[in-house]
Amino acid sequence: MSRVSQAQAEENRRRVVDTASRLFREQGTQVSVADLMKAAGLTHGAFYKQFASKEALVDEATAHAFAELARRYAVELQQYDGRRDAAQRALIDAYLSVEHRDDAADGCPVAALAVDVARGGEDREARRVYTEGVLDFAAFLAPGEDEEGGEGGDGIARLCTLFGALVLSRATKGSPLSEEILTAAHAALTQAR
Amino acid sequence: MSRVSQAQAEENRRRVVDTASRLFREQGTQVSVADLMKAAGLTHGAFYKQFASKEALVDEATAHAFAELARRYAVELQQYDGRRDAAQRALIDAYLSVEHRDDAADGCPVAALAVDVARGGEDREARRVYTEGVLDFAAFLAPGEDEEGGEGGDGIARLCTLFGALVLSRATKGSPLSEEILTAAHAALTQAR
DNA sequence: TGTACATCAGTGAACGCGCGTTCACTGATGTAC
DNA sequence: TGTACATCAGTGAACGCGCGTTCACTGATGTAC
Repeated sequence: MSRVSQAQAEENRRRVVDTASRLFREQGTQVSVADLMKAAGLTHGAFYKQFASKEALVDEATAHAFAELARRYAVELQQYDGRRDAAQRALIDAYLSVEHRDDAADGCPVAALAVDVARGGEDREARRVYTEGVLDFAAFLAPGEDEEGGEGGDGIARLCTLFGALVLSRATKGSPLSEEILTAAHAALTQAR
Repeated sequence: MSRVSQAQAEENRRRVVDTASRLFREQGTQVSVADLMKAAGLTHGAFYKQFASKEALVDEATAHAFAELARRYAVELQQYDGRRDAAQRALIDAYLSVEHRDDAADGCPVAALAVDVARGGEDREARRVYTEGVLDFAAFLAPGEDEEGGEGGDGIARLCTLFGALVLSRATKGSPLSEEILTAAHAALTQAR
């Protein structure tokens, strides 16, 4: 192909980050640079014209996935016209669905990247972004101003249940328990309040 | 060293499995055979005299970790002389401690191996053992016969919260949020009932 | 607007390295007499 | 109980392979005139 226009190069770069953010969520960050570039329609050699290292891409792809997530619940909130509990309910329904369990690539980065982030160093940009994403998510799940009993920490506990159920149901997929986990967590999160 | 007594060989084998079960929980199953054997005090060449493949060891080490876990809450139950809620409370306290967060090697295999199991094939022995371990754990966390409101699924939801909090707090370690997660989940699990 | 040339995104071969696994070899252990 | 020999757990070098990364090369793009 040789040289390519600046616009094309920028689009290629964007496509690599987007592909990475999906593949990393689906298979983990140990996906190889070669596989990644092939999935993005390029050869592996081009990688280092755009990124300093694989680590740098992991950080950038993580940030990309979280930005997408934030955009998603902004849309959700808007869709329910600010009715916070209805937006939360819709998110919980989608989050604990079999479709979400089976589509990690397009799914929640908090769930998909937890272990890769935990195994990466504490000083990594990916962890900073991840932690911020967890805070945002917990805030979204927190009880609204109008409801009582909200201690702030409640959003965090609800996130633990939501997140834990998804990760556990993925690990037990193939057994009926996998679906039972989604159901049990859904019941606990929707009936309690 | 050359040949070694049958008793010695068996002890070596046991040591490799035990070392693997700890290292896999701490760093994931991609720990190399060479590192593993070095940690067990042997050279990598000896590995294939005892195990068919690395996969086989992963399966065996997973089973080993779960057997240890089951033994642990059997002891816990006995210690509290069958007082189920007291045993549960003690387990929750320990589970959501900073010590447990920082010592994955000796900690809960449900939390430490979730992603490795999810990424391994659905037909793997490790997943079968894992799923069974989740069921046992949920049964331990279920409300006792004497308490009301137990629908069976409740033990599963509580496990999701417990497990989710530990995994999330490990991923966010380094931020104050990490400890807040442990506290929030602890409050939710102990006050609710 | 047209020409001449420098730039640089993308290519594909190559690098050193660590992986899982194999293998010829060692020599104390276990066994047969 | 003592001797002769087969066994086999452990050693360390070597295997093919895929990894992250580098590099000489290409040729359309972008720029200077």
